[in-house]
Amino acid sequence: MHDPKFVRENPQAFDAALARRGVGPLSAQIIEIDSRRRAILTRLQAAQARRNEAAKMIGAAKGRGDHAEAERLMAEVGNLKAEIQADEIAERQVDMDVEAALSSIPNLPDPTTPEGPDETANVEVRRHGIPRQFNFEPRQHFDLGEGLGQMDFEAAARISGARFVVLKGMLARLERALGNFMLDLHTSAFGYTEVSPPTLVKSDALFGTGQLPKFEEDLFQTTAGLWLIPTAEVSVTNLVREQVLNEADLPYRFTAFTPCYRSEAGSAGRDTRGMIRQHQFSKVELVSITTPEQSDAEHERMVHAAETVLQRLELPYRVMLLCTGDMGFSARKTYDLEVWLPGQNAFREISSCSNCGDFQARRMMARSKASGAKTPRLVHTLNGSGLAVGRTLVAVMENYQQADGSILVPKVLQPYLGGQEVLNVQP
RNA sequence: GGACAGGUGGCGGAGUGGUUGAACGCGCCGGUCUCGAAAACCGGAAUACCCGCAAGGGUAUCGGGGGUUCGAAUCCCCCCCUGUCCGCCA
Repeated sequence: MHDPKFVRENPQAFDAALARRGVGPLSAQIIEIDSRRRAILTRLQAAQARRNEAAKMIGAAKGRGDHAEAERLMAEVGNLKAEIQADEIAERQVDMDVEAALSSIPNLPDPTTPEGPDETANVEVRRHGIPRQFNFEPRQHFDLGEGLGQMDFEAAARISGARFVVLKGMLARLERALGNFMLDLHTSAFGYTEVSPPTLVKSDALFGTGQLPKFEEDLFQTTAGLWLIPTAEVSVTNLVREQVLNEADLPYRFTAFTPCYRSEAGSAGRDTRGMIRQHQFSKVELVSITTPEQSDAEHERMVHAAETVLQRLELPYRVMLLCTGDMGFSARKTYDLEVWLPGQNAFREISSCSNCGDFQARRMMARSKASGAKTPRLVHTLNGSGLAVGRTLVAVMENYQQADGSILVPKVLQPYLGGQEVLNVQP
């Protein structure tokens, strides 16, 4: 969400930044609605001031027993009532107009975010690890998983339909191991606090992080009106909504291992086989709450934390700086981590780390206050996957596969799998 | 789900129609004292928005939303949440 005052004072900068995202100029329209709102508000408040003054005089008159004067004033101020009520209605309407105009505009890109129309304009920042050479044709994860008898898409389809999977045996345990490994790493090496948040949330929470009102079609909503989270970013970032935090306590760093639910409404036909794109997947999320001064450094730190997961798993990856056209709604700067998948012979997104600046904070009313400061200010929020567990499982399987279809267990995961070094066909 | 009881400032807690934006206590900030600190004492301090170059002025906010009234933290209606008991239940 944008600050109407900022738009009013920097219309050309605002439109120029939007243009970098391929959005046409909107400042004139916003300023028009905002000035209409302020005009109504000024008029309403003047009427309320007159009414309050008269009401006080009535009280004083009654207090000294001057009923004639009280009657006279009451008749006089009675006329203000209709005027005030009409302006109150007008004000409510124009407030909604302002919110409608502002709530669907994406965040302004950071100056360091490259400009471009789509993912082809993303910039590769660095690579890590060398893809392994296979002396056989590497298979995709779903072939491997079905071959192991531990990945069942047909059973999932009978239960839940397309885009679900049932993991069994050691693959189910591997998913749990990955989640535990990531949580352990982030909490012990990077100072994140583990949280176990609700995965059903109110509309307000989704508005706060920017999924609503614009992206309703990507979400599952329950008949009770609650929504399934598409990412733990929603629950965890909203931990600080409507709070004034002590600035000395920042940054807050949270990590959570949760299921995520996405309708994948716009992706029919894409990644239809396998676990890459599911309605439900698990993910370890990283969320940081910082001061404006800290957020850029915290962003780099978060990417490093996510990269460390891949490094410890010894999976090759590259870091991409997303361009304006490929970046999410709430982000002003985003790094994606793309892991190498030998079965697909391609890099695939496995993490996305975004600095949202004060964009989400304004929607959530999340603020902080320094000990000497007079007024609170908006915090900065950052979120990143650390990592998408389902896709990490895919990456481990494809990168660690052997010619006979078995999977070697990465060293760091072996303690989580009872010391087991290989995943074989299970009876 | 049922029955009660509640939701007031950072926290605790007064306040049932007219200078109550809100007593009092704690906490917080500044100062005095001190070598320094503690204690004590003095003083300060809500948030958002609007008007204004500014000084300053104004409006709203006592869970949320409506309503009654010249005037609502106080009265009425709806909703949400919390606590206790009962029922149910992982």
